Amino acid sequence: MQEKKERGDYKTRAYFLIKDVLREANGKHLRADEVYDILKASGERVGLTTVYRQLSRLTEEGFLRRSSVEGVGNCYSLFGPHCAEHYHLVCTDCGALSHLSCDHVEELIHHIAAKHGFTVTPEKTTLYGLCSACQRLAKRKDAP
Amino acid sequence: MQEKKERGDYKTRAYFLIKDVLREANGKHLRADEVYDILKASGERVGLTTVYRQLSRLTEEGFLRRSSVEGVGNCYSLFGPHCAEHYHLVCTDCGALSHLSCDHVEELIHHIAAKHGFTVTPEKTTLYGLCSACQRLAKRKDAP
DNA sequence: TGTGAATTTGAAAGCGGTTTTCGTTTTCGT
DNA sequence: ACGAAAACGAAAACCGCTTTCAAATTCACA
Repeated sequence: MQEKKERGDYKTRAYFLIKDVLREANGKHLRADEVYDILKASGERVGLTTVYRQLSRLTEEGFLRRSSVEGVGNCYSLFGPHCAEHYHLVCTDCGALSHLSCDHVEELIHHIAAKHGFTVTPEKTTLYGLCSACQRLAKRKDAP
Repeated sequence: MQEKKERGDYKTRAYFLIKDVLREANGKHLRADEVYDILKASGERVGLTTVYRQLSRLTEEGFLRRSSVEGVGNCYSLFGPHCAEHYHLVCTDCGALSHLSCDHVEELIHHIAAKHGFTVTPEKTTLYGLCSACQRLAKRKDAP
């Protein structure tokens, strides 16, 4: 009565290859097609379908973190110990992605949980706005 | 030298119909296909393509606010005076969407701008997590 | 009010990212 | 090394959205 039939019963070639690609990406965010291209470039023949499947599997296993970035799509990165409490900042102008770890954010999250009854999940949350570089550009255009 | 050729030169039937649907939605978020269905239900024949186009136009005009919600897609709602500073909370469990207007958030946004150089755009940002109802459910499952 | 040029419409085709399908190949317990 | 279970991968399906283009609508101005 305890059969899962889920997925992830066999450790396959593709599984290890894709895990390695993300380990070597060193925290960088990669899309499925980028992982596919990296494998192809290194001479490995792995289908795109399989890349999608293994990325999902590795995410379910907690090895990867999936982030949906507007205008970019789903990205995957190593789920490090610091990941649970960091937030993504994405510049809507240049698309730059950066990470935010900050006590003030933690405090706010606690406040929202305590006073508004909502528990924010950091790894699923992305703040959109303008990075410093694009702010400067925008200002320059305002008053030329 | 000042011709725009953009869009929105003509005020059409579809334009008014769709504007009304969103006015009557009273702040509720609607997807393009929902707007389409509402129109169809009320006997109006407007193509889905046109719905997409008019929703974009109304958003550019500042009449609507477009929010991309993960797993749901783009939603549109009236852009009220309170919209500029409110954030969206989406429960990843039940999909419930709520609004958050809170001074603590404003403070954090200022802090991020001042200390991290990033200007967050409220209307583009959604916080994901668990609403109070789903938190209770989750707890009940943990210790049954 | 009518006319015609500019704009909008909408059905169908296209598109990009992702999932499903299904026959073939790989994995792994025995 | 056998065979059942699982994973593979190419192709097709899907999904939400955009583009295309001939036909219909809008609106300025005659």
